[in-house]
Amino acid sequence: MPQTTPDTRERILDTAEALFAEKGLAATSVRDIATAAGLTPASLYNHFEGKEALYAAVLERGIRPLFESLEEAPEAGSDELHGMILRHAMEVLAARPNLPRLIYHEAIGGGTHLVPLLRAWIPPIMARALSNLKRDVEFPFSEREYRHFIAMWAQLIVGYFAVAPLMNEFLDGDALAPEAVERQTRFLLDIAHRIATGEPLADEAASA
Amino acid sequence: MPQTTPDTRERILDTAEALFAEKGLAATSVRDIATAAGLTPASLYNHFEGKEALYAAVLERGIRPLFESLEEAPEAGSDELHGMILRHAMEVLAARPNLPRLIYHEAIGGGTHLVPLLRAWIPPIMARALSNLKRDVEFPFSEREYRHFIAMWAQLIVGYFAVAPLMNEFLDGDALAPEAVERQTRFLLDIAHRIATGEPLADEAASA
Amino acid sequence: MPQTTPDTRERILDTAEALFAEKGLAATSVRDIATAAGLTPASLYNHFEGKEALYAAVLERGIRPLFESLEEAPEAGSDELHGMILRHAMEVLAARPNLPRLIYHEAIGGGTHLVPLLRAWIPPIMARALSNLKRDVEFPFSEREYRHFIAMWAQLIVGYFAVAPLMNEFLDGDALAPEAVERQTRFLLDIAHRIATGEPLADEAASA
Amino acid sequence: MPQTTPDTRERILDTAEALFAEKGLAATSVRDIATAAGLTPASLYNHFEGKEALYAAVLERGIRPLFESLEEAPEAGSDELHGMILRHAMEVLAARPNLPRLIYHEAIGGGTHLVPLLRAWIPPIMARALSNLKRDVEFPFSEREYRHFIAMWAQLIVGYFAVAPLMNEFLDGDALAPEAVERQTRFLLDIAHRIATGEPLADEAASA
DNA sequence: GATGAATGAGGATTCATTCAT
DNA sequence: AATGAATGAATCCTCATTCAT
Repeated sequence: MPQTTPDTRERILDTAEALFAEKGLAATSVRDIATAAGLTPASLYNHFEGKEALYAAVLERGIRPLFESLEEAPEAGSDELHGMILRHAMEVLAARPNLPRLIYHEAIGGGTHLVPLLRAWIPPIMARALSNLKRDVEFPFSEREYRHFIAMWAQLIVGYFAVAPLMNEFLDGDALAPEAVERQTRFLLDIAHRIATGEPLADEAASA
Repeated sequence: MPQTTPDTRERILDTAEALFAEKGLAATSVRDIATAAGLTPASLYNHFEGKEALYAAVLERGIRPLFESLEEAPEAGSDELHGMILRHAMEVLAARPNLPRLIYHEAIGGGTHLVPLLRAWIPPIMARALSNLKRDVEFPFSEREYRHFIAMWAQLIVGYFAVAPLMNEFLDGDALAPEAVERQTRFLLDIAHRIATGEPLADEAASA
Repeated sequence: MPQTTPDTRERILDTAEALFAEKGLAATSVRDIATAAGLTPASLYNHFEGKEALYAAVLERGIRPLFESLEEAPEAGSDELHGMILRHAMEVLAARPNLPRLIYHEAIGGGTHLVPLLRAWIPPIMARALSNLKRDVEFPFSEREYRHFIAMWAQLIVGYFAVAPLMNEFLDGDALAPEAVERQTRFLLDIAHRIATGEPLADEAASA
Repeated sequence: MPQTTPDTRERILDTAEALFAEKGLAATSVRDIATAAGLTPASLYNHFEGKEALYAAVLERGIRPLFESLEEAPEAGSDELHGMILRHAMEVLAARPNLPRLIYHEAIGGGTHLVPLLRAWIPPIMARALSNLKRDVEFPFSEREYRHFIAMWAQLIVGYFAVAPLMNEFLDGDALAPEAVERQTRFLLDIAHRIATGEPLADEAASA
């Protein structure tokens, strides 16, 4: 009777995602989530086994499409294509700004919940990225350095959204505003191009 | 009197810093801290007004010397000097790896406690960095782009330590181990050099 | 329709009897019973009005045939016949070992649910037993002592099954195993005979 | 400030003992205990780690002196002395009528908490009792039968108090009333005497 | 300074039960 | 007859904090 919404489970996941992203697992109470989803705490337990299970489901639901969309990225890799991947990633994350914060909450602690999920996704992506990079990027990186290289991009892309409130202080304005995101995207494309070629990116190339 | 440790207050701050860094404010209980410091929760209240006050003290004690030691970095700025600043920052943070995590915990959640502190420090540092960069870096960045540039370096340096547990998955080894930190330092120096000059860094330049 | 089992109601009663006997009313949840019976808690309410009603039904269903089968015991009473009654009782209880535990759970707690049921059965049985005993047992017991005498046998017979888990510690083996039950039966027959005659029971008399 | 009573811990144990004895572990709530002891539930946790620990402490505190007082019983064993032990046991239990119920609550379930305690006490007592009996009782019991014999007496003595509400129905009056207890004691002494000698107990032997 | 004991508020979770489907 | 979803009440327990000693 209470809600016309058919899918309560999805509503709970949405609510929980937002709260977990903002405050982390420990600081978010089941009551907060339930209430925000228009439910009694007791009712929430009809949909999830408990707080931890809900958290795991939120993480899983968020991470899977994130990596799936990365997997869909074009196979081969000229400098231009790398740019497309970067832009793609920025767009995906800008559309789901909770994910970076969820990931970073986990990352700072031991990542108990996240690491198992990542273990399934990172190695293949890493492998493909490494093989692409080795083919395309024209400087001699050791295997180890390539790993630092990829980690750097992960940091720059995901981290930008995760620590947006801190970014505000540096950028002097709302880092999540579309213009700021676009500016950051172009900036990163430029940096990538400079690293690869030593030349700044031509203006028209950046505006995809 | 029971403890040989000279200053109980300092011991509490140390303990709290480690726990807050690992688990965040909400997930760390006063009892956890007190017990780990060899005290009763009640005793802790002889030294701090409460949990929030303790947290604020931890932040203050950590952030102030962090920025002070960053200020000590050499003033002027050839490319070489920028390298020295970067290396200096890496060393300072490697010595106090809790701070990046504290900062990032705050940053993700909105930074209620942190931002006021940072507001005092970031602008002057930003100003100096901007003036240095504008003088030295030989590509035409707008003011805004310079800000993104500095934010990028803050992210790469602070973020590396903050998300070290997740870095492990990418780097395949302990990201906080001295060799890994040194590798990351050299890697960043190389990247900085490539961005500035388009050329990789000569090997001898990277070593300490 | 989904189950081959003919009567769901009966299945619930069986399950509930076992669980109530093991853990008592309070410690047994409706969910436990329903799940163990292959149902949803909600479904259980199609068969019983609630937990208390189910408990009452279990008690009623267990107690009635118990006393009925005790009533079937031979009427008259030489010493031999008393032995037959005792053996009969042991066999009846060994076949439904949940009942003694149900009864004792109730008995310890005050017997709110049980006593009303017993009030209907005990007095007539008591009366018959008293009249039999007075006729047969050859020592002068007062009415009151006869009552203690009967209570003693009730205790020894019903109690043996009720506290079987503890009996294990005394008897050094599974008190509910058929051999142990048979041993206890013979032991009680011997005791009864000794009390009545002062002589041990001849061996052949004890065997079935 | 709230209570002048110095020993809150003891007060909690008393309260808990009464409630656990009446309703069992599951049916007794921490709130019930705390409130009845004049405390907040939270305060109770300053004295006991949790409900289970409190329960264990109640059991331990109750069982230990029970067995200790049994151990103090006179060593040697004429028929008269057995009677003294029996009378002693009845007096001890009549004075602490919660213990039998606690024990039986445990006994009916698996005795998870009780059995470990009993394992430490029963074997030596059993050994001593066996050696006494073998010396004194003049009928040939096998080791196994002796065990049944001892278990029988444990049942008759402890069980009488444990299932007192049920006894009421048989004895037609309050089974815990001093006169009823005294009557049961004499009755058991008589039974013991009859089993051992074939003769009823002389009246004066039963008193005192 | 340190602590044992007390507590109100709130934490997650379970419970028996209801009701629309 | 069966069930998924909802819920108020109660479960055990933890939390930050206070205060007399």
